[in-house]
Amino acid sequence: MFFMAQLFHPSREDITLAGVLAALADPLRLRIVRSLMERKDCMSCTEAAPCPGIAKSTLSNHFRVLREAGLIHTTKQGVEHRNVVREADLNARFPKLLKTILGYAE
Amino acid sequence: MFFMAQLFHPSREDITLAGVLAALADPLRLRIVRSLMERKDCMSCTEAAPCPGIAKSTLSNHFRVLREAGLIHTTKQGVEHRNVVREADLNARFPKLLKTILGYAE
DNA sequence: TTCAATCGTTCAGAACTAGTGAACTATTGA
DNA sequence: TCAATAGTTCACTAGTTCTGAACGATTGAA
Repeated sequence: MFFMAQLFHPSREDITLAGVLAALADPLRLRIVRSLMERKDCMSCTEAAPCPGIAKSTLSNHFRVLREAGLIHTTKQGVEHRNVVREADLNARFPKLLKTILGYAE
Repeated sequence: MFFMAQLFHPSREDITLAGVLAALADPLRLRIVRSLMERKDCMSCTEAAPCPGIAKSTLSNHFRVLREAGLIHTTKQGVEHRNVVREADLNARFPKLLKTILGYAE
């Protein structure tokens, strides 16, 4: 099989404010981003999952939304996907936005 | 007819981050809020409408979303509804959020 | 090599949400 | 009283989200 599903990541310029806000407007996704920020290193999707009750497919979908909005960068490493928040890109595009939003108490 | 549709406004404590972000995640609503902020005084719904092509019902819906998320306060004045951004409440609940988000170039 | 386990994606259907025209309510002014 | 204006509500359609089931890719062990 020579087809490989590429993980789409928007370029820095293509990150939109509406996209970022919409991605962070979901409490689950906000918690995922928070988890990823708290740990400096990458986290797999299951590690970053906010609570265990969520369906795999739902989780996968949330990570896709975050990825396509430009909030996280995902790379395949073996069997799992490692995720990092695109801090530099986000700060360049929308200075202080991430810090401001994540600054509020959960 | 003695029934009067009350305009629902959440109290300051009931304004949620997810709600605010979701409300501002729509480009149209962001522009409405921007318009309202630029003018110090109240604006009617049609005055604050970002572009003329939008259906009345759609506009009405966007204003309802903004209102129920706690972003704007609406009062009936005669035949029209006057809207103001709830700056004090928003700044108390989520300091700098509004300023940060509205600070980015359109 | 083969087999099972793990991690995540894709698919399809159900439940929910958003945009719109038409009909409606309320206020004002002639 | 009648028409005009400003918004809301309703019903319909179109699109999105959540979920279980099936699938694909990688790894480790027999």
